[in-house]
Amino acid sequence: MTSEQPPSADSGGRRELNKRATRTAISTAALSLARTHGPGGFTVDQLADEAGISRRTFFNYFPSIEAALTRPVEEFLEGAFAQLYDRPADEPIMDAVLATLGGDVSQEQMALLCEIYAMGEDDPQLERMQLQVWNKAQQKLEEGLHVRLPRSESDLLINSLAGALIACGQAAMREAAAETVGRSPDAGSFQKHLLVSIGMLRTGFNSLSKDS
Amino acid sequence: MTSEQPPSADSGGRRELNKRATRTAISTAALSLARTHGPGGFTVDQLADEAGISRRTFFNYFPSIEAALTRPVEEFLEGAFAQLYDRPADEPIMDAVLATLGGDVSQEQMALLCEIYAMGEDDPQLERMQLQVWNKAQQKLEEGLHVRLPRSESDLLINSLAGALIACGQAAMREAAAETVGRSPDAGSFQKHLLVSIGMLRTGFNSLSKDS
DNA sequence: GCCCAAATTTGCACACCATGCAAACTTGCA
DNA sequence: TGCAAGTTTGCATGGTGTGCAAATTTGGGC
Repeated sequence: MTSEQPPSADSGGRRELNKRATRTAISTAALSLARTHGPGGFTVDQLADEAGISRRTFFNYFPSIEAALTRPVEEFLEGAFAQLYDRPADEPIMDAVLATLGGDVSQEQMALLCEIYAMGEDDPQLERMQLQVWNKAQQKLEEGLHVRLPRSESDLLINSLAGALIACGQAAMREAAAETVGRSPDAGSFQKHLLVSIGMLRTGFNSLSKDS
Repeated sequence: MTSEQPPSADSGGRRELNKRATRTAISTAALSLARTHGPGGFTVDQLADEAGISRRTFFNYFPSIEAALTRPVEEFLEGAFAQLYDRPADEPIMDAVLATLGGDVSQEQMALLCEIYAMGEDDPQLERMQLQVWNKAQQKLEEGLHVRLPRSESDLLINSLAGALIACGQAAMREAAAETVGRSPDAGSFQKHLLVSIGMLRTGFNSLSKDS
């Protein structure tokens, strides 16, 4: 007869799908509560209740409320840098980063990332968690750079570059978030800012000097 | 009539001195415990006991163990960027940052910062806290840059530059920490790395391209 | 030296977090 | 259909962080 649904590989299995659904249900519920009660304005019990699971189950999926809230950020960054390995090996790094970070970001997703970023201003725990997510992304980027750059480059310069790139990404996102307060996040806003800031990274910040 | 000093006299009052002493006693005790039991290997009760105070008093000084542990980092960064305002107004920014960040760092202090940084690898909470401390420093730097750069510069570029500078500082520290595993932290190691990475920031990372 | 107002420390209570454990329950599959 | 493996859940436990008020210390005026 017709073959059963896809094999129980990573993403095909029924159980995997269920878990994935539960995960998103939880982080969605968390976001919803954060919108109404503020980032730090609700407890795990409330969240578990909202998501329709038990308190204990929540902790099977996330170690903290903040982790549930920053999950979209984590997924965005992980997805972006995973693409880095798919790009042509001879493409200049800056271009590759621009293409992956600024690539397929939907307007909706961008708005979500900005919203979560903004929440971090109100809640130190959330801010810290978000910083860690970006930091993890930076480490992934460092690995990627190691592959793409001549072996002769020192760790110092590679790590500096990775950090600077991430900093540009953050700055671009902050700028986009700032513009977003007045509604409707411009789709290309993030990409545009990213292009400008990374461009400055290419040619050097010396032109920013007062005596430019 | 004796001129009443404002209750919150900065440094002269006896009470202020006592509080300062208690603060350092606590963070010293925290460091000591972290060395013997690992960063996440002890409780507030143990720490309070070690520092000779009550659990409740600990929370009067720090909101968490991690905050006590990262206090030296915080002080270093705050001290460094406070100096930024004392530097000649016409000095190029990069030079000013180099002078403040790499200025009066004792070998001893440098070793401490590296040690705390390394502990962050073992404890996510500590890592997050440390990231936040650096992030706070970055915000201070942004303010400083606003003053020192022509008014015409966009927030985007200023923030990108601040983030990139901080990233270079972190990379330099990581490099120094990596060298330190074999004891004896070279005094000028941090400064040396800082000089290299910030130099790259000046002239642009384009020269790192594979086709350099 | 004595005393007091202000500052600081402390104990206690309370709500919440995070995790191990084992019992209940689903679920996929032969 | 039945069962082994996976998942959810309740319970217990130890730890965190904070408000509150009582107790204690401290600096300084007299």
